[in-house]
Amino acid sequence: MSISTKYDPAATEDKWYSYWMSKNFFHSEPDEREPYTIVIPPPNVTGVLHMGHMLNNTIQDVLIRRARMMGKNACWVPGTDHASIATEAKVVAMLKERGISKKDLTREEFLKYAWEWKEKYGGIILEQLKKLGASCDWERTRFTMEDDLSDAVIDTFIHLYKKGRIYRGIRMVNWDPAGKTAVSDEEVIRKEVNQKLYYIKYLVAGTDVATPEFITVATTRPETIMADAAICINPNDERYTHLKGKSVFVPLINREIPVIEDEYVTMDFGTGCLKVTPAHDLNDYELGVKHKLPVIDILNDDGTLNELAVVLVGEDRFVARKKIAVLLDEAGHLDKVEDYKSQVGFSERTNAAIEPKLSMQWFCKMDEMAKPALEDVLNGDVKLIPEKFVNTYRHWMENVRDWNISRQLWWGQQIPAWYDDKGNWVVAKTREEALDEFLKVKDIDGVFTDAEVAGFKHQLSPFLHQDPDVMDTWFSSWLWPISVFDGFKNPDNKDINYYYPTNDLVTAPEILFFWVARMIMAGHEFRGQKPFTNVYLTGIVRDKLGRKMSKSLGNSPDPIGLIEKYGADGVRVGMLLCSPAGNDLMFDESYCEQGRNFANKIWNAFRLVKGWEVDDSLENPNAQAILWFENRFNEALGEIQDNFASYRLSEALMACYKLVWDDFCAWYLEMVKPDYQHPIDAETLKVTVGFFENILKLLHPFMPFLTEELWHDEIFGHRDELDCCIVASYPTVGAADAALLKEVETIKGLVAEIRNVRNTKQISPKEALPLAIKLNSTLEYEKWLNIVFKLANISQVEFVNAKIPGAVAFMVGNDEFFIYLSEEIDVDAERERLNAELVYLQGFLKSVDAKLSNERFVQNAKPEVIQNERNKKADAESKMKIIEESLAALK
RNA sequence: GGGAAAUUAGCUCAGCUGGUUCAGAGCACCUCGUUUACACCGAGGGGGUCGGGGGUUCGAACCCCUCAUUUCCCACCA
Repeated sequence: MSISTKYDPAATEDKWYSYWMSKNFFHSEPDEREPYTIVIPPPNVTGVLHMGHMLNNTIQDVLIRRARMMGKNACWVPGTDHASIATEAKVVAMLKERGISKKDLTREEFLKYAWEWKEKYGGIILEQLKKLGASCDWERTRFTMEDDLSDAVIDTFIHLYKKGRIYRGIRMVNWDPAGKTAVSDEEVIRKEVNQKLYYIKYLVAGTDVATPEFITVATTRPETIMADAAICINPNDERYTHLKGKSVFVPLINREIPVIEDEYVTMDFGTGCLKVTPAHDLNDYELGVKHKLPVIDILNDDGTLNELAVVLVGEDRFVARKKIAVLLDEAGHLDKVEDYKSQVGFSERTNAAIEPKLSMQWFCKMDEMAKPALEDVLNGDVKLIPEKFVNTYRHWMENVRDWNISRQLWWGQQIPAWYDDKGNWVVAKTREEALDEFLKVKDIDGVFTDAEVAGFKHQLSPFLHQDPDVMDTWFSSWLWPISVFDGFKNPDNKDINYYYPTNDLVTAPEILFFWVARMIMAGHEFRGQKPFTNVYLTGIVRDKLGRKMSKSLGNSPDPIGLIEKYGADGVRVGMLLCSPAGNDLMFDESYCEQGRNFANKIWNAFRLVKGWEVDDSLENPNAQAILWFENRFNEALGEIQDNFASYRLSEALMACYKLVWDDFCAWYLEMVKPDYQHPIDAETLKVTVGFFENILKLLHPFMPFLTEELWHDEIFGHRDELDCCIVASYPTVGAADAALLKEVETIKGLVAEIRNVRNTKQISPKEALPLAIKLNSTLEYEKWLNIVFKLANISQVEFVNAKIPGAVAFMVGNDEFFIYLSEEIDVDAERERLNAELVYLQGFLKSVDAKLSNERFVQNAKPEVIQNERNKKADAESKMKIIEESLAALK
């Protein structure tokens, strides 16, 4: 045979992907069929494929391909996210390499570079998805910063502003002094750091100069004492009762600050006294607000001390920390220094220690919008899979905090707020509209003449400037399920009406709040309807040591390299084999190897069938085998469908795997396989090819390339050019005869026993053995003898009424079997074996009897459970009887 | 510190309403086999006190309590 014994993915994958594209199979247009829609979680436009994407997109592709085959109008919308922070960081780094600093560029110049970068690297990731086999509707590819989507972002901002949902406010942000920008909480990496705890003595006001009284405060940040606004004690702390209402002096600068009381202070930490520094600590800020303390910010944007610090002005905060310790010591204000470990936040990008910093930000109110979004999940309109995330989701939604939507970046949608020279501001989409808004404020009654209006605008215009900040990337991604279908610009277009709400969303649990929850909110706010029905939350891909895969650890395999090594189908199978829904998966390349082996197994099964020559004169001897496999297929298909219905994808795959490898290859094909170099009958071949075709359909969602390759082989007959596996109709579940299937399990048990005899007696598989059956049950072995002959290499079968002395004996169910061998059997060993079995059965019977003689069991248990125990008892008893007879016969 | 979850074979995991010979699967491992689709293979096999302890029940991997370990989320004590 000329076909290779190995499946070669490289020779098939690109070929079929292009073919599918050329026939437009991925494209969807609204029609009369039921839609099945997934919107991709848009990857970062300049990102590259990592293992998380592989998992995520494999799952989506499996779902979409299956839906397509089930006759639904399947639409998988791809796209990318502009990812402001990540992309801007990359562009800044690229510019730095070219010797260009961002601060030397205008906004327009910078954005020009950014767009160039996006054009160059954007979309690499989408090309990589194609290698994986992702059947996205590429004609629908969207980008969160393209014009329509940006318009939607600006419009929704204005809409929410007008509704009173968006406001400006001061907030403590995570300031990155190296990047000179605020970063989001997600981009702050907390690490435990060895620090020092400085005990600083503050002089209490009004105490005698001769016997000065001090109050000692423990802090890790002595350089911020110049920003102190108060000292706080716990009102229940008896040690400090005498200080209530007093004030103290900040060391070195001798500024007087009050002693305040708040139960926030932990009495048994440090000295039980807390220095309150509203400008440089979040908790202190909140305390400051509560107690109406002044905010004194002593740091510049780059982390150096400013004039308000009075001392050490211009020094970096860490240098200042060391120096001030010396100054304090010299001034007699340093009591002691202890080693101390604590968590410090670092910027993910610059690795600089994060500085809490107060700044003016834009916020979006969440409480109103959170309500319907919470309800959707609680009442099951939106299902989270696995369900365990519902708790977490509820907890977050019930404690939702307002959303800081501004970012001090340039790459993104610029906030549509406009300021005049006096700091007044309006929200408007364009400069023109902003002028009108300002006019409205000025000319409340609308009495201005045209000339006055023109004059006002002319005067204002030079001073009018737009807010430099952009919006948080999530503020565009939360619109994604609507915006990809143009649901903002044309809210009544046929796409959005047809595809929305979408069906399934596949994403990572870590963005359940940032993205999923907000999409549900946006769905209700802008569409009056949830955006999707099912949310499948995948796990985090970890290495086999349980570590998260990351570039810095270098423990992440290159996905494209894996595809080249194992084939896309192999990798897809490998990803799914180790990925229960919602649990992290411990990825190991060996799973891909298993996937590749599976592909090869299918390939070779195909080679076998393809190699069969037909002899039309032959009768079909395989009716029973065919009947069995039909039923087995239906049984397995039922399981597979159940697994899909509950999103147990790895189990669905495993069911397919076992159906193909065990049932089809190991049993069915061996049952019907003609003898070496003998032809097969036409009927068996036809039926087998039909089975194979159904198997290809079942496997297609998991292994699209291999199945499509085989689908087009001539053994399946002529196919026209649109007759492809990708659009073949998925098999439907037929009846499975449970009794028949059970019978075959017994026959398989018999075959296994005979093989076992061969194995233990070291008999060659080529030597045909005579089999005798002493029938105690009603099973009709005659029907299956052909199969037993073939699979166990039996020379003859004889039904007997008595045990055959000196033969090897074994039982399957309650039937006894004998194989007479020329050599003598080892009577002692046989007796031992039978005795052991008898002992086991005696124990078993004892436990069953114990149950049945327990009155409370008989009273309480369900009737079928009791009946079952009775059956077990009868079964065991008859088996024991047979064994006892056998033992007797041995003597 | 608050909340959630997990713990079953060497590994990754099923075990859905407490009850069938219920202790399972795949991989790995061991033995045998290069026979005719496939050694990326076949046949056979070993392997677990269901994290520990207690309880409820006629009956517990499953329900309750408790301890241990791990993971995640939230907040982070200066």
